[in-house]
Amino acid sequence: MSGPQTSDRILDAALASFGTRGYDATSLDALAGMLEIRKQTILYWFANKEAVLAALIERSAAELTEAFEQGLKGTGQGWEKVAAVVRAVFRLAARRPELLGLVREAARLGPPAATQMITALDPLVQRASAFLEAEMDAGRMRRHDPRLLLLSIYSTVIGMVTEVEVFRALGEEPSAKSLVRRRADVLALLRSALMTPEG
Amino acid sequence: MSGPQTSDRILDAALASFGTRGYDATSLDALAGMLEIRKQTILYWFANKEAVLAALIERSAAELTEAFEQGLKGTGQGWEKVAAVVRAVFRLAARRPELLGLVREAARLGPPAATQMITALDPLVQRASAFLEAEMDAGRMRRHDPRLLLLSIYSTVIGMVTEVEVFRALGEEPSAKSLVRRRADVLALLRSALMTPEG
DNA sequence: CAGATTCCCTACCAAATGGTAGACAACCTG
DNA sequence: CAGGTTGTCTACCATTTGGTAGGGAATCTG
Repeated sequence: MSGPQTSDRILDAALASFGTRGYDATSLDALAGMLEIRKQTILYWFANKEAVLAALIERSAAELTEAFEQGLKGTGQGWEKVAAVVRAVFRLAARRPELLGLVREAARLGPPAATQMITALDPLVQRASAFLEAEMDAGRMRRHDPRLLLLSIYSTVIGMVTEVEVFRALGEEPSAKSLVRRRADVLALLRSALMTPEG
Repeated sequence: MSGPQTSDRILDAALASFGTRGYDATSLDALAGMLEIRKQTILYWFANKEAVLAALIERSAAELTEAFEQGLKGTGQGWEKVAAVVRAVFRLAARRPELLGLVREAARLGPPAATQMITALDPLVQRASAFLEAEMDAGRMRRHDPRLLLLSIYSTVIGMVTEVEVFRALGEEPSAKSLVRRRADVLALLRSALMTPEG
């Protein structure tokens, strides 16, 4: 009964606000205000503000991992697989932009938040890294340092999905349509960057 | 005599701190502490904290513009020009990492800071956009939406240069050497992404 | 149904923060 | 050298913020 647990609702609100306004810019009072509860209720469920962030990162990393796995399930091979993952990320950007915003925010905040997020996502990174390396070994992809390549892809995609303000300034109102165009462009770019001409 | 003007020293400190720790996480007291002055001195030179940021963005945009022009001066053509600009950005990342950190921070903060930064850098964006379009028209580059392409390049490069934490977590201590490797990789990636096979 | 537990609340609090008011010394300038 | 200007400071202040202490209603449990 009684809808979702308070602690979950707190994390929902925290995700929305940390992922867009940022951690520092979100006070516990503001968070409580969004839920029409008192901040002391938040502090009943979480030891302190940092603990809210930590719990949020854990939950979000799990959700991200799941979304990725989703993108990998169908499993084509080679480029198709990369494209599937990128599409999964863009799908996520459309449905839950705050989630990717939080990844960025965590990276920005530095330890311990960044470390926690990256550690939680590490299995994903390992798999992706191994996959890229295998593709390169098989000659289906141009050779690069897989970790650097991964970082490039990460930078590009998360930027395209996250840099709302830059986008707006370039005269592109954020919308579903514009996101689709960005996705198409990123895919085209990555395709020509990664694939060998014959691939 | 007497070294640089106080207001300049304030902006120097603000750049160092806003560009790394972030705007919210930098108090006027902390800023003053770095310079061994009182915060009231800062408020003598700048109306308020926001005004410090505004002045800093203005100064930094000018410096960025200059660095870019530098990278464009020698003027090869086509890919060489893109590479020259990317190299200029990486040179900047080595010498003045906070400057690129500030760009990112401004974009993150949203209006008015983001608007101001983007407006100040607009001439650069226009030039770059026009250049890319011309290259495409001349068939020396794969065709993309120039603005989206620019945003991709921006995302990739600023990420590679800025995502210190992600980098550290990938086991790469930030260092001059690692920056050079990242530069090489970004260049290789962009080259294969942008150039037509015969170009 | 007595007693413990769960959950949210009111009432505070100390520290930090952005900002105001105004003193005061050093330096120009007539 | 008198009087203003410049640049920094001390003294405050209101607000916000993360956090503590503890009360009380509802619910669970023996």
